[in-house]
Amino acid sequence: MTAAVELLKTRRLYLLLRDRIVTGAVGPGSRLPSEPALAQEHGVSRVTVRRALDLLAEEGLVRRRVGSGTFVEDPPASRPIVADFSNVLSNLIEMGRATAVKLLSFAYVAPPASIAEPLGLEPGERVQRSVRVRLIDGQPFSYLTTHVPERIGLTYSERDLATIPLLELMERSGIVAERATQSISATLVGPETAAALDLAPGSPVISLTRVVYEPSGRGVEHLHALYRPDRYAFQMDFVRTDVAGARRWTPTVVQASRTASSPRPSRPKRTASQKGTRP
Amino acid sequence: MTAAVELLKTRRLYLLLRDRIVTGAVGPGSRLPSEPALAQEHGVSRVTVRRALDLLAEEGLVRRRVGSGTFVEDPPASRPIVADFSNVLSNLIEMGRATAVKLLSFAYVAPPASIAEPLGLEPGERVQRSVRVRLIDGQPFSYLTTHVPERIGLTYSERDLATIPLLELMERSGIVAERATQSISATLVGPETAAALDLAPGSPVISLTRVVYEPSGRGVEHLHALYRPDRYAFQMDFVRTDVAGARRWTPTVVQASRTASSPRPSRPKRTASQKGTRP
DNA sequence: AGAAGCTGTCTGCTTTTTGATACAATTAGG
DNA sequence: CCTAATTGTATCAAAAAGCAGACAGCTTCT
Repeated sequence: MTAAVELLKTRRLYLLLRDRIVTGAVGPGSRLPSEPALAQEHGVSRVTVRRALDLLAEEGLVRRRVGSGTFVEDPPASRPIVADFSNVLSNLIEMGRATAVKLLSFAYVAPPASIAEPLGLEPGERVQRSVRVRLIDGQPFSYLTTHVPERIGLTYSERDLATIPLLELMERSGIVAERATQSISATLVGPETAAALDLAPGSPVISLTRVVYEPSGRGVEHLHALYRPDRYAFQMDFVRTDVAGARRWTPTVVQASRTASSPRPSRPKRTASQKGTRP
Repeated sequence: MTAAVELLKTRRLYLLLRDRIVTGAVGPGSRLPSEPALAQEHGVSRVTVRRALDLLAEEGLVRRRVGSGTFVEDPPASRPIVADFSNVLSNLIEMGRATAVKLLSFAYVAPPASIAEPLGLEPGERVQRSVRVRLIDGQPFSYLTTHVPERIGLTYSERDLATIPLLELMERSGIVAERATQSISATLVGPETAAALDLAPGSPVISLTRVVYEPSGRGVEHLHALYRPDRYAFQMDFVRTDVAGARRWTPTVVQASRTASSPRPSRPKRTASQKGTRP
């Protein structure tokens, strides 16, 4: 009755090996078992093993040497963009990198309850729904779906949205963003979103949901964002302090750094002159 | 040369529909196109469409009514556990929920460079590598791989690790955790990790990497954690304040709450009758 | 009541993926 | 130098996934 959709064996083995590599179970430089050995060990044919290894090699996780074996590569040290906890992209600006926004969709619609409820909307109140993709150095890294109450959305134009950060638009219109709550999770991209992010469908992405409130307690923005994990990561630093007699972690402002995999202790920063851009 | 591993059509369609549902493109209560319509629209057979819808129905995202159609369900309101930005589980404890830990692996090994470097280890220095799964109410939600310098790991026993939080163990031994840096991302689980988390291989998970330092600047813990997104989420609250003349977001301590998407006091769940303290 | 449209189920066929096997080219070690 | 082990490549067979079509039962609307 239930289909269950077994995962392709190639993909399955790929994920398994990839897992062992990224978690450090097999260290860089070490040799993987031979293809026939892997085939027997996992009950698949050598052809399938090869396909899985092909994928790993494409990603630069392993290197194959004819006659010798397949070896784990040193981490390619790809450096995702790092955002601090407040998700401010001022880091990027400081680094002088070019960000651009592409507006994919813009309309006023009746919101589903899952949007209307956290925004505290009256029944029947409409929202502005917009979908944007943000690029850095010409490459997409985030897919943003925002819902804004109609009364607020009307204070700026579609053209504004394609060029100016949403929160900045709202603050220009006199709307005061006072409080926000956000949660970070993970999900898979569908084919449409994948295409917009230049990803393969089914790739994992970071998922962020944020609601911004004005002082009255009413919601002014509902954001659902997806981030490419290879180009973006959330980084946060903490210090252990005594608060009311108890040891607690308190967050500190993270410094801009090009590396995420091996985050180094902070460095003296250059002063920010430009205003921050938000997703 | 490139295998590329095309995604199964069923899975592809499943992801696409799921995407439209969770992003609110199609609201709860609305009817999806009929199976023949979906089949034609996406160039697949009706059998494939059915399989994709089966998956959605299993997840509770849609409800199928014979003779009528397939309808988007109201959000299943699965409420993941919420951790505040500092990733402290005190929330859970306060909520009186039973957490347990299963120790899967424990050994002293030579660390790969990706671990040794952020920890600031001398060449040749060994580390204690442990793999644990954390359960809540008997169900696994996190998979933790920790690397600790040998000199620190020796201050507690394998048995200790299976029962007491690592940071607490270290502080008991006089090690001072002063600073930490962590980054959050997303990835896919391999078959082994998937089994430990009771997930299907290839499912998306939240990935967290954290390094904790002592006052001397040396690293005392390297943590690589994977979280089930349906049972765990990172939530953080912010307030907009004036700092040095500029408006900035500053984090506040998140309140313990059972809801992630919509902050609303939820009904009490079942009482924690069985508590599984494991060795 | 009747018609139209929908989901549920089954069957045979086609396409894609995986498997088994053989062999060539390269490397490392005795 | 020779041997054993490794990856690279090709071919054909087997298994799995997908497809097209038909039909039954239920729901909704005319």
